[in-house]
Amino acid sequence: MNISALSDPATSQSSATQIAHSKLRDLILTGELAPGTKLKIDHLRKILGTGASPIREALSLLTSDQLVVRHEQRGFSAAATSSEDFAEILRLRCSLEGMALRQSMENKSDDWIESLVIIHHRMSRLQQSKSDDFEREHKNFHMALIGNCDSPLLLRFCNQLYDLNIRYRFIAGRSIDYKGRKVEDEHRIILDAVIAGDIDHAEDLLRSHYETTGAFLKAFIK
Amino acid sequence: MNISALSDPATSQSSATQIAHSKLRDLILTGELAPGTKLKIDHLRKILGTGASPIREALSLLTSDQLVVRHEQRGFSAAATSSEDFAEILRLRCSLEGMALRQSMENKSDDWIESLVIIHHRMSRLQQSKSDDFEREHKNFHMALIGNCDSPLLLRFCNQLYDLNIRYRFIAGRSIDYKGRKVEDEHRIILDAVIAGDIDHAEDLLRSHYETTGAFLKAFIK
DNA sequence: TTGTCCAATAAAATCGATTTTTTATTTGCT
DNA sequence: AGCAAATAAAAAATCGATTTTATTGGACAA
Repeated sequence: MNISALSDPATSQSSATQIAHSKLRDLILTGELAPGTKLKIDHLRKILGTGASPIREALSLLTSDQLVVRHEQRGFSAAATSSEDFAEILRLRCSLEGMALRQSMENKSDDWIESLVIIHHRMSRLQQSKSDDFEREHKNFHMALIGNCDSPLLLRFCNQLYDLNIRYRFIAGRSIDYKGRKVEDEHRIILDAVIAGDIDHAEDLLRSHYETTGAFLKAFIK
Repeated sequence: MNISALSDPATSQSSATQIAHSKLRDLILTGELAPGTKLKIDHLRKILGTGASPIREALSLLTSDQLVVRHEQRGFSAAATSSEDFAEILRLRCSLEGMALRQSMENKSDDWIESLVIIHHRMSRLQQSKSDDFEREHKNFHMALIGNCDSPLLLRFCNQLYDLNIRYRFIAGRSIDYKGRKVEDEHRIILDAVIAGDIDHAEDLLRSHYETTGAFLKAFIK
């Protein structure tokens, strides 16, 4: 499985550290490195075919993203999961992305709307396929919605939360079918509200999109 | 200057990486390593008296905290500062800490209130002295206000924002005198509102505390 | 049995040296 | 002079080996 496309784009990741970072992130997000797993440097070295230094650096980077936990003098482990954690991520996402969406819409511009339309189109084309491509476009869409807000830190937080959340999706199983969920419709009406410039409505829709998806996913967690 | 006390408490930081992390954080927060400065590994090695690996690891940790920027294949530098960045931090702090305070108060408990009273007392005792001790207690107080919320991720964000903000305070100069600012009074009335359980009022007070301080500091930035 | 001490093993952490990449400087050409 | 390529110097990145620390598995005594 390879969702490295979910990383920031334009990554001509040259350095060993970058590659290790991207691959480890991938392995953790998809659950191939299960929550709570001890991450032994030596083992990772074999898997990733690189030295200890880049791996330790990559793990350090992932630590601050909450995907890896650092245990002083006793190595690293993949961050644990729990239903409380899941619920918290959901709550925070609603709040922060809601906030970001408002700001994004307050800065509304034709260019932004047009890019949204394109990105939405690219996502729709792939229609809920469980492919990496869809995952990438789906993230693109959600990040683009809030991306017009003038707050890099807020965007960073949202990005981080997105990744933390997607891990639960993967762990619950990509197999799970969002049957009857009409996710595409939800995306569509959010986009429409954004285009219409109805801030309150758009925020409402976005939040309930997350809440519905979250409630749905919750059943599969733990 | 040593504000390592601002780090999480109970840090019997044994490993070289931890020490480097703490010291570098310190140097950057206080501005001894000025914003934008290139951070050459070799130079830091001499300063910190340790090898390259712990330093690179520490820098990687600081990267995700937004205090250090990583330039692929060309090293690290201390994060730049700007008035926009300062304004953003301020805005986000108001939103996120406001939110966290509400949640904190909704979970109100006698134990929490008592610990607040004690922490406030410890801070007051040091009364705006520009000492490291005061800085530590001041951070303790603000983190304790929101610390009763049941959201580790939110607390982490707030903690990070606190540090990003305090750097501006240090850079503006510890010398600056908050004359007429009556900061102690503001802390007092916030505490009172929290004790009284008046959520809306407390949030208002906290936010305007930050806004006032921010507006005041702004004059010294850039 | 149960617990404590000690050795043996495994793993983490770190160092010093090497390799790779970038940046600065010089050289040669039009 | 002005530019481009080549070289030299500096710095980053990485590796392999060493040191330190934690963990495991007895051996022994209460």
